[in-house]
Amino acid sequence: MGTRKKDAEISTPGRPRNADTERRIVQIALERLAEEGYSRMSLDDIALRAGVSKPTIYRRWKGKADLATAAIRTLQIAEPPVATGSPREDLVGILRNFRRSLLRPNGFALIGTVLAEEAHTPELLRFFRQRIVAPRRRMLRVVLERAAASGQLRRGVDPRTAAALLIGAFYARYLAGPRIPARFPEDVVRLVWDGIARG
Amino acid sequence: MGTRKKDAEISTPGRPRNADTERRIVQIALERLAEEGYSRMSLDDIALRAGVSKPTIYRRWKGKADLATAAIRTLQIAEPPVATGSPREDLVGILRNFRRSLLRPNGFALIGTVLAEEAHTPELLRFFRQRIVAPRRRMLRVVLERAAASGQLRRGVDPRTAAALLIGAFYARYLAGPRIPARFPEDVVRLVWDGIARG
Amino acid sequence: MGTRKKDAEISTPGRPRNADTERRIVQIALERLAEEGYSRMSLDDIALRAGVSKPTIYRRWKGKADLATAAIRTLQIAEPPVATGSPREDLVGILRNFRRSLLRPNGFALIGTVLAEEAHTPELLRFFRQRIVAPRRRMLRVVLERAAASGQLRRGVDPRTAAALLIGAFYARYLAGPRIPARFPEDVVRLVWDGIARG
Amino acid sequence: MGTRKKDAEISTPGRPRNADTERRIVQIALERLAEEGYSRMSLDDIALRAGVSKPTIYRRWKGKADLATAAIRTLQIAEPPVATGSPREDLVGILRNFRRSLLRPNGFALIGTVLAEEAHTPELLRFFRQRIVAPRRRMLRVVLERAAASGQLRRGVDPRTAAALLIGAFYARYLAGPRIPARFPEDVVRLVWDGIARG
DNA sequence: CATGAATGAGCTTTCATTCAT
DNA sequence: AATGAATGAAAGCTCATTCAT
Repeated sequence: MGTRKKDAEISTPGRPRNADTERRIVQIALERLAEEGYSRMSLDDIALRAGVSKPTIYRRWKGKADLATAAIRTLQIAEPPVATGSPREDLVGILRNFRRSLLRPNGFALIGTVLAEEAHTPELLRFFRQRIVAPRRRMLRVVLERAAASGQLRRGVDPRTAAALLIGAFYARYLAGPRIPARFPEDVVRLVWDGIARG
Repeated sequence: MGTRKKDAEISTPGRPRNADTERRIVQIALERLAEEGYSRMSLDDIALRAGVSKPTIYRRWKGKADLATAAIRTLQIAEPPVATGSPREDLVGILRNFRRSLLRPNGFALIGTVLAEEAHTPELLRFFRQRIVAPRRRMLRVVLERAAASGQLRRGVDPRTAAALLIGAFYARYLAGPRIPARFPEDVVRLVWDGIARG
Repeated sequence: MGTRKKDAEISTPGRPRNADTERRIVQIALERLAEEGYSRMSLDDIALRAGVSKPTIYRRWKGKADLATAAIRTLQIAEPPVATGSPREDLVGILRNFRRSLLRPNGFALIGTVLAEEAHTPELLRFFRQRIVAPRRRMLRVVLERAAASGQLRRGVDPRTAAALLIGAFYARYLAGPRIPARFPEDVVRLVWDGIARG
Repeated sequence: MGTRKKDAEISTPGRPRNADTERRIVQIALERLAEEGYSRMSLDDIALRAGVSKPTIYRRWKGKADLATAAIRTLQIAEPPVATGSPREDLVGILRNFRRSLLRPNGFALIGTVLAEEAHTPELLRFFRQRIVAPRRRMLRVVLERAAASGQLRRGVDPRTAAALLIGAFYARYLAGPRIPARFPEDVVRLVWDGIARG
């Protein structure tokens, strides 16, 4: 137990794969995807940077699109949903994570390329939705539903719309200008929580 | 001026034919940019579709990036801010327009390519912000400030954050899944207006 | 022997499984050679279809050319020379067989690739001549010489030239157009037999 | 008059094409086609040998197949049909020409590649038939029909079958072995003319 | 000023062959 | 003796850009 998982003992026939080649390729692919965008990302370049030949890539993935989606698939929402007891604090915590991940180098460029390629390579957006967007929304929904259950939410609040507000604010903020202030998560949560209308 | 229709054949009679060529090229470029994304957009293709030669393009713009930014620069928020008297209705009106423009074919792809190219062609995002994002935010801010002035808003509400919420919800919705329901503008405004917390 | 069917499962019981593998590879290679031509024929593809790995092929043959020649070497003129008593009938019989074999799928493509590769892979043509062309010519020559011996042939008729006429007509016919009519063998034999000049 | 043909005076717009680039490319393509076969023939190589860049080729032809067929289309049966008065002599003359063209370097390889590619690039065979095979057959047919008209041919002789005999003999001869003797044309004509049967 | 011609660099993909178990 | 992994070299094709009329 521990790091060992499947087929550790039984040696498969044939020359074994260089263990972390796969990881390295995917990681570089993800980096190039974010940095260059899908259509500029080149398998030549990835092979060079990964120190492998191109057929080594083609043995593992069916082509460029397959590698790119594999790269996106590795993206994971690492952090488990926080649970401080206070829904507001929970939401702020999730959004702080979100902000951090967005501000990673080329964080938005990755989202951009996924949207830009929808017509040509729809898998990218599909996997992005599954792996990145959906988990985050799920986390938010859990918090919101818990708040609703404990009577802290107004009746009739749709958790999905609320999640869209909370997350979307960051996209809109970035599209308005490159900075997303550190206090933005709090600001957003406060506004959504309280509403803008004079009580 | 401002609201004038394009292809104004009535105006100055001796108008050199070139102006139209220029407009046609830019329009096709914009279409290709949205449909194919920046790096797939090809000057060969644009020249072919516009019925001109490539040097004709290069005589007017410095290169691909220059043409693309020129194309984005033409994008305009056409509709004037509505003013129904009710801020909520005004917000809903603006967001309905927004939704319509987003759901145009490849509306999101254009946003995507602009983000995806930030590292290589930052002008795209710059002009997109100036021409598309900023005007819409300005419209929202005007409505919100008017509401604040007439005492309908809670104190301390930052109009910029509120605008981010309202607009961002649409991005987040699309990233979660391709549908943006027709009633989404109302839902968003209601939630932002009232907040989610139990009064 | 000679007419024995292939896949003779009855023979030596302890027969190593390898012999069959070998036959399968060669047979698939021949099929691909005829269908794709030599340079398009791919060992990757053959290995895949034969269910073996590429080194398994390289262990048995030195390379692509070697496998291709081995494949051609297996081609055999199966049918024994007919002997109806009438030389004309015998010739027609041989040519009918010939026509049938030519009209097999990709029959001409195989001849073509063998000719096309003469500069790069002369073994192909060499083995083709030995295994395919020569036996057929031998059959014709036997019939012609028997006819000569029984006084049915004009003096001075060179059996080799006559064989070239009989066989070549089919190549020329195909090069002129894809159809080779069923009565072509009779037509050819009649013409060669009688000559074209007014007696 | 003389070398000038069409549009010599009226200058077309744009940079004029380098006059004999086209000829050079086609000629090299034909040479490579015969020497390497279609699938080995490479546009990279042709561009290099012709001293042009690849787009220069692609501007003129749609792709590899298009260039190859263009190359074949340039092949012409140069010599006009001879007319010595004696049909036999005429036939021998045509076949002597034929023999010479076949024995050009890689003459048979070109035929081979055209046959080998039938499944993948049927245009090659189509144009080969039109440009090479058909004209030669036409020449033979003319001679044969003239002979028939002057009563020198047996009744019922099909000129097409006779042409197939005369031409095909050379293919068969080459497939039997690389040499085609200089006197082969005479031998073939004599045999076809007189027939093999004892009068 | 508009054109068609030309270019160098780049792309994704495939192949015959060898390596390391 | 068999496997799957790895490779260097090439192929066909396209692009942004410049040249020469």
